[in-house]
Amino acid sequence: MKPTNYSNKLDFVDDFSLKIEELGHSRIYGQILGWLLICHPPHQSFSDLVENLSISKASVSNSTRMMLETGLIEKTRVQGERQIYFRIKDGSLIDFMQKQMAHTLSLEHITQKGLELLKSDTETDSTRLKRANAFHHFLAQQLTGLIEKYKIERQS
Amino acid sequence: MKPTNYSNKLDFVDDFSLKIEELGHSRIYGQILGWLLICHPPHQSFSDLVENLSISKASVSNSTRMMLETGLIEKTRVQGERQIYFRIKDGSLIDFMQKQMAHTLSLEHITQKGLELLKSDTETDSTRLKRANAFHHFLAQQLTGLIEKYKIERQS
DNA sequence: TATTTTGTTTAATATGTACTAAACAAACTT
DNA sequence: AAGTTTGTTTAGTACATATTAAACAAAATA
Repeated sequence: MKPTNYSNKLDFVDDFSLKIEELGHSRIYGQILGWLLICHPPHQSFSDLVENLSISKASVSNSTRMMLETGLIEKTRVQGERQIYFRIKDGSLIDFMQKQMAHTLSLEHITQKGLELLKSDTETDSTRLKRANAFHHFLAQQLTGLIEKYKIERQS
Repeated sequence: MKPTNYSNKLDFVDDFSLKIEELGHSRIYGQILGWLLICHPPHQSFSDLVENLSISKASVSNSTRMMLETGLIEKTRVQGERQIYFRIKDGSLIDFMQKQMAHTLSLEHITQKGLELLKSDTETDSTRLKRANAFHHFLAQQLTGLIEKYKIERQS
């Protein structure tokens, strides 16, 4: 059973970061992402992150670099200041879906090549591979639709 | 550029396992899974896996236990033999989608609770969190449809 | 009961990653 | 130029995971 409600922003950040960790990233990566979703103002400087999350400068440097590469966040500058600010990038969730689709396409491709190998192998039953291939083909196709659908839904 | 074609089953297994590793599992986990997709016969004993993949018994023991827990593979026995055989479990891909959905629902839930926290915080802009929440809500909803759709498509 | 087969657990190593503090670099201020 | 501020890189530690060989347990066979 999960706790019923968050009593402050860091509670949200903790819960969120644990989930992100479960999905394969580092805890700190999740903390920064979670914080950037709920902080005020929406843009945060390097030292804002260091102080609010009680983490080292190096961790901020590493995790933000990853997130910038992934396109999850972006840098901004504020008029007249020289500090860099980070904020959640608008549209990053669409990018995320597109990345999922890339993986799906890879797996479709790999299983397809596996099937071609089996053509010259009358002995081996290809049912399993055919199913896996059909699955990824199906997913890739449907994901394309989903992405479009979401883009539209998002506008409303 | 990926190699054009596989000249044998282990080529497929290598390629497949690298992708699986990229998706967050161990290399050996991917090797076993890939091998079980393309081997003959479709069921393989403990020592079949050890010998064909050149890995240790302990690795087979660990990785198969994980895959059994996840429901990706299952055990079988063959008439009159006492060895255990492993094979790809039919329907495991549907389980996989359902697991994805569980994650999506978690994130919808977490962001929802984050939004509730913000209700008593007039200062913070909740646009980011609202978007994230709407996204996961959308995904969860659509995934339900996808799963049903795939179940039907699979029958044909 | 003794022996073989089959699979699990343990112990040890290797490898990789997360994280930090401190050194460093770059750019702005004075 | 000298000193701040800001961010990156480096070096080191801690921690987790993957992998194996070998010890072990369980069950079938002889």
